[in-house]
Amino acid sequence: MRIGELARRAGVSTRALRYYEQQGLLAARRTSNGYREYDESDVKVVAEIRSLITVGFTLEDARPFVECLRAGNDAGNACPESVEVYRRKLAEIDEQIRTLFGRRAEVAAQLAEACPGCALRTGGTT
Amino acid sequence: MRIGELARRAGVSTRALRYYEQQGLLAARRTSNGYREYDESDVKVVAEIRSLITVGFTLEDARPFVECLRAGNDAGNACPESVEVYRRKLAEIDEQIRTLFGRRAEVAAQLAEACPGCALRTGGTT
DNA sequence: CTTGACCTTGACGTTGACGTCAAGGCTTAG
DNA sequence: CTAAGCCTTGACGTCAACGTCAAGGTCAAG
Repeated sequence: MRIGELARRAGVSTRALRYYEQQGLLAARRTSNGYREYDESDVKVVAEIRSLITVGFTLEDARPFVECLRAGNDAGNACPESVEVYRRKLAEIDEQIRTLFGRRAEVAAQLAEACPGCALRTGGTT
Repeated sequence: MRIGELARRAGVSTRALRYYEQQGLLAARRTSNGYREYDESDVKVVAEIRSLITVGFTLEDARPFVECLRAGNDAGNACPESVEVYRRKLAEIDEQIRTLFGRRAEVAAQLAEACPGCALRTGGTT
């Protein structure tokens, strides 16, 4: 299939697909007229990328998963490198959550100080 | 005082101060040679901005606080507009926390699926 | 033959808060 | 006189993941 069909099937823009290729995450054969040609495995690759992106992974984070798929695995997370990214991401997320809780506490404290009683209407942590 | 001294006292770069001015958050008189001249109230303004930035506010978010200070108030959060920003920010933070928890759960589930037993070593929510 | 729907590469725009030159003016100490 | 240390404006660079033209090639249908 060509880029337009892959884009429709994967639910992304053609621009995104060319960008993935530029980043080395997607490879395409070329037909005689220069058009990119994709197959079913590419649909899987793009789906993997999108599903990782939606949980907050960067394209760099997705790279090991893509390489794992390319290596012939059924799932992109079947390789130790992918599992390692999962772990790193979990740690990052935990750190972000801690940071946000800290900020929340500070802002709530400031709000309480600036406007005693306001916090009651915020629907806070109760 | 001139921009260099304000920068040192507020712990920011001179570039940042010029940027704040460009954004309309900081005003400066000019001496005859064109140099910016600041006073103690500007130190307070910059301190207010920095303290808001460090809890995740944008410069736009900081604007009402600065205007509140300029209006003669002792604290930047003494105005209803500032309090409203606090509330909006609290809601934003809560939303981000919810999103992160959702992502954490999805990543943890993927990790568990890809590598049963791995989660045990993650130092999870326990 | 021409329209229209595809495709190509190239390159600038977006967002926030500055960092980092570049090129030059003012002031003071030596 | 000159170096040092301030200051000025202007303008491009950064980071991610594309969006959005621009200019043009390709191919099947009418």
